[in-house]
Amino acid sequence: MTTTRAEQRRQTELRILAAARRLFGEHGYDRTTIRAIAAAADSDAGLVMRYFGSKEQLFAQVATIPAEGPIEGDPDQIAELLTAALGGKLADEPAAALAALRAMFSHPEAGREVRTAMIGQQRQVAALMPGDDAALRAGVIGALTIGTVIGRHLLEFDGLADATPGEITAVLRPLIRALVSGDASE
Amino acid sequence: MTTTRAEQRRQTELRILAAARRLFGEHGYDRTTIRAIAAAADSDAGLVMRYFGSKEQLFAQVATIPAEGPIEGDPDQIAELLTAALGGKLADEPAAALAALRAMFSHPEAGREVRTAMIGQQRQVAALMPGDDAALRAGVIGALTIGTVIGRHLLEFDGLADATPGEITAVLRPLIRALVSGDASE
DNA sequence: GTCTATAAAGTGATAGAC
DNA sequence: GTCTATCACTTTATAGAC
Repeated sequence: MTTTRAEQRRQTELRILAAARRLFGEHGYDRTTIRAIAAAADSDAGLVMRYFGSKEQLFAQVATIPAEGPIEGDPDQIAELLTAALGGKLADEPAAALAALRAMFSHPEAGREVRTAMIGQQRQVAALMPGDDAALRAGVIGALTIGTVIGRHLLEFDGLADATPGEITAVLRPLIRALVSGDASE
Repeated sequence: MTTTRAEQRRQTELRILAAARRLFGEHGYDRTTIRAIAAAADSDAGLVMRYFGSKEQLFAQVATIPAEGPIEGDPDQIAELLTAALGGKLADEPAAALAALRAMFSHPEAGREVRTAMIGQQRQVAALMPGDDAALRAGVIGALTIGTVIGRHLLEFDGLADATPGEITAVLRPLIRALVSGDASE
């Protein structure tokens, strides 16, 4: 087989990225060492530095949060969009988001990124929701979202870790609908 | 004024504990150094070690999660108990719980403690709830709980950080009631 | 291109002077 | 009792041998 130098290097880079995603997601930013990533990728700490510049830059490449599509429509459509988006986050092993989530509380920049992304969506949603307390209800939707993801992937609550995404969204859908429309809260 | 040596020492210990609570809560376990705690308490790193043995033991004293009372009664009473307990956690600055929460994702032992405490309560509640998917709904209640606390104290979602505990529980109460009773989910 | 050796800085923990 | 000085270790990052 003919593997050029460039191909070799690309494959090593991919192995390093995969190892970094997994280890950052499992142990957080501070407890994941360049050495451990290199070892897990069957590579070398010096190479990791050479390819990615610094631990910080490697983390940034690995822990970016995928952007969400814009939210629009009437309350029912908004509720369905939010429920579907949450269902997607419950699918198995979104390693990149996990790394950002776990690092959120110890790595200031990761925390800011999660916060910015979530607050932006909440404001977007709140603007389309009826009622005086729309901002509060949008915040509760955000809390429900992040709590469910954490409960399933990180803390592994028995009810959440065992169920399928469909079963979970079936329970969440009516809650989100009630929060969006404002029923039973004023 | 007459301050005995024992009193002096006790006051220094209390200052160290307060500083540790604050710094662990703000920056997490790994990023909080013994030196920083000592400086914040106007004390000395050597003394911190002498009084508390190790960084680990100091953290354990500071980040224990207060035990919850037992849950019992009919579904309506359970929902009210859970809502009230959550309201208490939204009161301002529960520094000890914050330290445990922030460390949860990087400090394995802290994570286990939070997980054990929350799963225990969820199982207790699920056993008293009607329906086949009681465990799932109990997990969602747990997710809502931890998500709300994180959203208010750590991520500071605008809707949650601004509101009073009473306003927040007013929104959460009907959600929790629906989850406990199982209405609109089967 | 890849990896070894090492530098530079910061950590928790300890010993001992005052 | 309190604090200074230091140890032993680990970290990221760099320089240079192969």
